[in-house]
Order: sequence, then structure tokens, then C-alpha cells
Amino acid sequence: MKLAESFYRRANVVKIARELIGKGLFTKIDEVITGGIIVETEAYSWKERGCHAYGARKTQRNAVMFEKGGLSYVYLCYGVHHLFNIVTNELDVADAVLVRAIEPLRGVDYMKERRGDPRNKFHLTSGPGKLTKALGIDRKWNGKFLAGNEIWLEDFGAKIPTRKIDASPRIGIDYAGEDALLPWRFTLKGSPWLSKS
DNA sequence: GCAATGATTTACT
DNA sequence: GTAAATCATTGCC
Repeated sequence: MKLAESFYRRANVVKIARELIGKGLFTKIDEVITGGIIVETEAYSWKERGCHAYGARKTQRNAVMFEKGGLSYVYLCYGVHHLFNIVTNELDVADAVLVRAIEPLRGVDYMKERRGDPRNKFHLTSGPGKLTKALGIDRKWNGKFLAGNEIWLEDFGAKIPTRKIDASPRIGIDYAGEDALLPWRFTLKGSPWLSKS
């Protein structure tokens, strides 16, 4: 069952990031469905320095973060990789969840075709830049509705117990000072599909 | 260990 | 308007 808009429009982005572990993320391109189960996420809020919209500063790039929850936020990082985020909260409140890793489930052969078949099979989607490439997501997907027919999230009804989810500091945001220490990265404990092996 | 690579942002001789 | 610094990473040496 697809996740409803109401799931994304709640106020607590950290809670949403934790709840997204175990949900499915899929894209459909030319009738080909690819995707898998989310095993790693990070929460970002306008209240802290790690966020592109820190201080509610709106720019051309991050404008979609200020929209209502349930849209995608895709941008280019390091001039090389596209990163996929889920916008949360209400209109004009800029929170989002970065999806960092998934466990491949559907269309694995197509994902290998887009990515190149990695020597280590666990590296197919084990990072934010890798999974967007595997799913065919690029900057054109910015601002898309996440319960549509091109890209969506799915609730399999499986409840992940809290003890199966680890919280740790977020990756690659040293510039954020103290906020870099916030335990806002969530991972499925013991999963071999996580980033930063 | 570190280069690649380009959109985005900020500052402005 | 232009220029320079920055960057939520990856893969190859």
C-alpha cells in the first residue's frame, strides 16, 4: 500500500526518518519498476546547520523543501551525484529526509544495467548517489509527488521494532559544527546494504 | 590516499 | 553582471 500524504505532513521529521526504515521506494520508467526497501535515512531540519534550508533561507535550489510534505527533493552533489530526499512537514516549514541506502527488491537487473554490476553485490544501492543512479533518478525528478505512478513509497505493513534500528550522527556534514553530532541517521541494524561499509 | 565535476551560492577589484 | 569557493560522494590509484 502506498504511503499516504498524511504520513509526510507531520511535524517531527526525525520520527518520520526513523519510520521510513523498512518502507519500500520504487520508480517506474518506461514501464520498468525498480526499487527496494529503505535501510538507511537521515533527517534534516531548517533549525540546524546541516540543512540546505538552515534558518529558513529559501533559494532556487531548496525551494521545494518549503512545499508541503510528500514531494521529492533531488539535487546534484559534488557535481557528480544526485541525492534523493523526501520533503516533510507543512507548507513553509523546510524539513526533509535523505534516503541513503536501500535493499534491492525489484528490477535488480535493470539497476545493474544503470550502475554497472559492482564486484560486491551489496554495493549496488549502498549509498545516496548509488541508489539514485540505480533507480534512474536525476535532477529532473525534483518536486515530484511521491504517491504518483513514477515514484512512490510503499508500506508493507511490517512493523520494525525500535531495537532493530540504530541511530548515529549523519555522514558528510562536518561543516555543520555541533549539529553534525545530532543522532539523526537511522540504519537497519545488521543490514549488509548500508552505506559507508 | 585523492581526483573528478558542475550546479549553486556568495561576494564583489 | 562575473568569479571563486563550496559541496548531504564515489570509485579508482
